[in-house]
Amino acid sequence: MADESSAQAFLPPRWLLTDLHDRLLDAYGPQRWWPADTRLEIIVGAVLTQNTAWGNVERALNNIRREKALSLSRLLQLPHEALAGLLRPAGYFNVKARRLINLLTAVRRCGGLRAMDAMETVELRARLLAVNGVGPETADDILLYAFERPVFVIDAYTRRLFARLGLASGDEAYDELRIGVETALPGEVGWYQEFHALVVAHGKQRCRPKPACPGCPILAACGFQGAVSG
DNA sequence: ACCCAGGGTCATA
DNA sequence: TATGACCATGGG
Repeated sequence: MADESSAQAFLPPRWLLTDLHDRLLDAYGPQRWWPADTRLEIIVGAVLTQNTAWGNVERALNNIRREKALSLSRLLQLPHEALAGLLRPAGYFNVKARRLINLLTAVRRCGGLRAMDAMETVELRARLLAVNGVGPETADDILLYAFERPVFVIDAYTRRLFARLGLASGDEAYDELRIGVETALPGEVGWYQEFHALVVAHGKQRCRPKPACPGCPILAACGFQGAVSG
């Protein structure tokens, strides 16, 4: 391989991932993500949940609904101060107001959600990533759940779980982890959706940074006893 | 009084 | 390329 930086070292075996998925499903039950009624709500929620507990995101979403502002045109009409005020409980409200307007402006420039449906996944991903305030996880949440594209989402919980299972070191580049899973199970949109949701359910409940998951049933079921640090 | 949350950008070396 | 600072509310 001529280019060292493009090496794809992370390639987990398919059976290991499906087994992990099934154990999580047994432990937490079906999640049926994304928890939203409309695609726009998914897009808004994806920005608001950046480094933020979901409960706080729901408060902000409720504020928007109360103002009947949960539409592309209404959100884009709001002055910064007004929007930031509605986003307040989600934290980082000034930053998120700006990022949300950036993203929704890009959606409008694309011709709306219907027009974006017709775009190739690679192109759509590039358009999302080009928005200031939309990083890989936010883009992939939107791609997987709003546009139902076969893109696997990597978040802090996924990274942590993979590391504790010994599948990864934890410091891999985002795309290395994403592509590794996508290569092991190509095109499994529904499976990606459920697996990511299950990983988050597990993470919220017990896959915290400290302590390193002592007695975790998922780790134990996979042959680990919680002795893995990280 | 801590630590943490379904990240991302920017300045600096 | 790789750190560190910054953004901010709310729950455990």
